Amino acid sequence: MEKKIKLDDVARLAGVSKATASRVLNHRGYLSQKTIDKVHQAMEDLNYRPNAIARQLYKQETMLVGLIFPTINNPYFAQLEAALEKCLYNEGYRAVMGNSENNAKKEENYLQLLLDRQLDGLIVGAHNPEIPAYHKTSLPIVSIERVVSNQVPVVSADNYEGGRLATQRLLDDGCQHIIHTNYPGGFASPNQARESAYRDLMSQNDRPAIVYQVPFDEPEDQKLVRIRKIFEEHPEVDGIFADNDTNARLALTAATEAGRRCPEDIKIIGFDGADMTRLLLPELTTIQQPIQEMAEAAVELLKEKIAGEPAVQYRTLPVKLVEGTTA
Amino acid sequence: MEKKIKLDDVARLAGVSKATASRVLNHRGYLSQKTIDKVHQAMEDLNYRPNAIARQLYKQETMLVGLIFPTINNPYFAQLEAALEKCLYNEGYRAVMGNSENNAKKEENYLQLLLDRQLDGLIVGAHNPEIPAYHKTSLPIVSIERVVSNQVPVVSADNYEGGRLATQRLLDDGCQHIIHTNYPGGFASPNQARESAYRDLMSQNDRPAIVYQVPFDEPEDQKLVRIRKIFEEHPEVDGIFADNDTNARLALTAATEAGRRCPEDIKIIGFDGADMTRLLLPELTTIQQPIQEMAEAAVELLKEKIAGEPAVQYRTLPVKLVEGTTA
DNA sequence: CTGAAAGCGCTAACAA
DNA sequence: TTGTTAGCGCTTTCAG
Repeated sequence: MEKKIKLDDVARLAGVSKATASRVLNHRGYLSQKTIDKVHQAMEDLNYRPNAIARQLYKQETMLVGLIFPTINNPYFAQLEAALEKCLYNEGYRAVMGNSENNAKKEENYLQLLLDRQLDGLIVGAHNPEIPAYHKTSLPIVSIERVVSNQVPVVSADNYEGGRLATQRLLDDGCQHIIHTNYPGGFASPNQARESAYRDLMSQNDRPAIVYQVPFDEPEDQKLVRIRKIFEEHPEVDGIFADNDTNARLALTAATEAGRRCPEDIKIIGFDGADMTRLLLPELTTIQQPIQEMAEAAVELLKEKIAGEPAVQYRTLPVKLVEGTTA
Repeated sequence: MEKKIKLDDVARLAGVSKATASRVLNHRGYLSQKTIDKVHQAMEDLNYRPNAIARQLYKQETMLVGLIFPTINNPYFAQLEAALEKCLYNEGYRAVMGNSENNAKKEENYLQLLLDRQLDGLIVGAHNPEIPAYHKTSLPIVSIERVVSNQVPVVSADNYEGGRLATQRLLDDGCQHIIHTNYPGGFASPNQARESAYRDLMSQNDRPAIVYQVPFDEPEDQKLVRIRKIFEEHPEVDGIFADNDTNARLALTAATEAGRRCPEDIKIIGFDGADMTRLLLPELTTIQQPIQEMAEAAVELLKEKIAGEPAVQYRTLPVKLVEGTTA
């Protein structure tokens, strides 16, 4: 930096007091046009830039919101965070990227930033139930798809309906042996509702529910190994409802390897329906989440939280089935 | 918030001065074990959290780095920013997401955050040449794949080599009519080097170079319309070198629509080779960028810049061809 | 080893 | 309409 110019310097050059300079900076209070001009002139001459931190210290706000998600290197989270960033930006907030990588330490560290008042709020889509600080009531936190604590509003897609749509579609397609992939971790993951819908429909149709566990943070080739087993252990399978699109993709690969044609021999439906997936794999039939709407709702709720409004709420948004050729 | 506890409160409860409390907080200076314990005890009792902004005001640093890229909703940028976040995190920095959406206003706004000292540095992968502030020498900025100004170090993949690899491969495959897609904007985009390599090789092999313009920020269906034209206007085409993987994907779609089989009738090579693309579209043969290494290099250079080391440098990292079945 | 005091750069009562 | 003054919460000389 050159020498850093502060408000004092501006004031001195303009021949006014620091307070007056501050007033013209913030368009606040009564000012004569003459001083306004003088001060503006001085600011220009000195190339003055206000120091954001100093202002923040006084205001006790940074206009920064943290985004805690497992990773951004994934079609769903990438689109969701892009939408969140845009909504936040429009409200004057900037987004701090917090990729937790399912690492409790890292997640907690980002939570600290909030506690240390470097962040005005948090939108979380990852959650390690071990972390106690979440339970501190009244912190400005909003969750997406995860129940964090009963103090934290949750914005969520209608996962049950999504599971129902997918399963029903496979049934309507005439599938007799439908298998579901999901990941373990019973507590409060959004996927549980998808699985429940699947189980309910299967049971209503007197068919056995079979669920294969595919942990979220395993490397892709490991997941593929697990999914291949479906075809080894259940050669009769003729329908797969995957808990997300990348697993659906792996199912497609495994099916092809096993000599099945899709959709003739086996039908596959995924979940998420993010832009990138639709672009790269348009043939996949999937349940599409209302990503944009979820982002908007989350930001809206967060604003209320930051404003101190109590509002513990659950917001559930509708999903829809988008047609491909795999089911 | 409950009532906010400050260092004064801690000091009072521990029966020491604010200065001493600050010392134990920062493990600085000589302290007797007894006071250390007392102060720690008081901190625990009061559930003290230091105010990050106050500290920043003194230190004049926020440990925040801005990431300015067109969007994060894209396989390449998502992976790149994920890698950057991780590298920055390991160095103690947090990443502020700045999706410029090719909007000069938004890009400039993020640049302001740097000028206003809310950010310690910037890593930019988007660049609107209109913006003058970049030229202020000595700002801690590093660029990825874009020449911003001669004061800003650039980390880049070996785009020329990538273009060469791709074109050579198509030639080796026996393609007679190879077409390249790229986007307009001659100045300093990384894609220009890819195109140059293509043109050089075509000319060396006495073949005409044909380039179709596909603007970066058009919607995908528009891009598809443009790419379809290739098959209408040049039915003899038997090889396509796309400037990125999503365009390669569109070329694949257009080819199929036109009744071509890939790779029998037409061969296609993309560029980028991001994880997500590899996962969703593994059949695509493409030139893979060293995303991880680029992120590491950028963070390293940025650290030097922030430390005030002059170091105007260009760093070029090797690419490689990854095999799929489309070429 | 510890305390008093100054100051990081800005904002906002309160006077004038 | 403008200036004076007192902080925002923390760190760090400088004395003791």
